[in-house]
Amino acid sequence: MKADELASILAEHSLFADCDEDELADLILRGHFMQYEKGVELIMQGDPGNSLLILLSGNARTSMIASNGHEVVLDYAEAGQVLGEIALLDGGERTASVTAIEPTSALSITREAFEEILAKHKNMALRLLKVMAKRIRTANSMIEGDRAYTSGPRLARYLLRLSVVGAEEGRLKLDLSQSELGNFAGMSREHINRQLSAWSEGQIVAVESGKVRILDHAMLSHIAEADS
Amino acid sequence: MKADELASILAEHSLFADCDEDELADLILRGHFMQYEKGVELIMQGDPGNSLLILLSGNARTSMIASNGHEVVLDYAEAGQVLGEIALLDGGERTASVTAIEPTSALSITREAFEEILAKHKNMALRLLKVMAKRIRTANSMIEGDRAYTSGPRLARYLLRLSVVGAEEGRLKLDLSQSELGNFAGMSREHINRQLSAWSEGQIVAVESGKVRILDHAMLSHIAEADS
DNA sequence: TACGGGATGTGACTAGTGTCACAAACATGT
DNA sequence: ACATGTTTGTGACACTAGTCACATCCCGTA
Repeated sequence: MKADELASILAEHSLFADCDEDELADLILRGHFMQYEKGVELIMQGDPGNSLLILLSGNARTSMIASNGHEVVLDYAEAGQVLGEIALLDGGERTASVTAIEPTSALSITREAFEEILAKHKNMALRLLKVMAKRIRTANSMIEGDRAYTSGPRLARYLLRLSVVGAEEGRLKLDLSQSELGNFAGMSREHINRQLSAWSEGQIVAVESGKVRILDHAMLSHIAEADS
Repeated sequence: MKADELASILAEHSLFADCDEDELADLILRGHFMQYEKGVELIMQGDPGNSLLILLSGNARTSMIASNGHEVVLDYAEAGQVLGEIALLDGGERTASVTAIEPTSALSITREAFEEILAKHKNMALRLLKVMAKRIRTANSMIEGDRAYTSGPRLARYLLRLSVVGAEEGRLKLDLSQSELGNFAGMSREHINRQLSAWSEGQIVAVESGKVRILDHAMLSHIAEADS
């Protein structure tokens, strides 16, 4: 892929939107272009973390497998997102895996390149700080939600998180199977199914050929804040 | 308090251990020294976040109140920790409160001072990035633990998190009441009590005059990884 | 030393969710 | 179109942990 194509893809996304050309050029020059098929792991839990990825296209799932085998999905990443910075920064192991859920491409940046870029472009660090701040916010709100609410409000929150803001017809960003939704929202597949059926009755969501669509966004937001 | 006293307190703690004198001096010069009594909020959920705190002495609890009133304790902070960076960085509201659980002092840094310091000392940003990386790691492991494990292993994890590494006699960093432990580990006071009693039987922990002591660190670690 | 408020211990009951088991629907490739 | 695997729908049941209700205990203070 050509450098200027890469540059324009990067520039479309939040983190890099206000990069100057120099910064983009440096990222692209030093990065490796990677392609992954659906189902392949871009990052493997347990590996040493010596590089960082910037998603260029496709979608990926970040998940951890606990020691008892339980899978916990932490997030879904789309193009423009940075992945794997944590292990790179603190030198520890990768604590989560990232798996492509469709054909995906990314720019891979080694630790050396990353450090050089950080040193050279001082705005880069500030941008990364902001990204990480947002990430901590999301994580905290997951903890809060998991702890404070029962399954209904919780599922509502996760559906809202998957919903596109100006969505035509309330379609979700990703078409997850009910088991995948379960791993994301932290509830069993069966329970997801029952909850979705109930909401479907009440015209809050529609479930058509496996795909969830939000009909009543306001109601769902209300449920997400509910007392129980 | 004198500047050099402050400097030596800061230098004792991880984040600032490898700061050069210039950086420390700048922090102290631009920071405001604050003191709080036990029970006072250093940071209030919902406020705009226009400053950051560096804990100098004492201990504080970071917690959120969900919209249904449920309190979730995210962490306990000790001297040397940075608090409130998230809202400062992303410009959003404070999503959690920080409350002194004993007489506490801190250095308060405004957004302007913070930005100047970041711009002037480029190592500062990298240090902060590392701190935040660690924070995301902790948050993710909380999510994993809350989701994947039942109450037993979960309490074990939180006790281990409160345990001092080279602890004499397995004493915890903080002497939390059972209700506070409950809010931290995400379980009811009564359930904490029962679990602690059971472990006390099995010589895994000792509960003496309200204070928990870890007797069998290895066993507790084992429980923390248990299948259920 | 008596009092009062908070922290702890414990039983009985209940609610919310997971698990298991299976049937039906759908998708995919040959 | 058929066969096979995956996803979805649903009932019955088990179990974890929360709630409620008290009895105790501990500790600082009047």
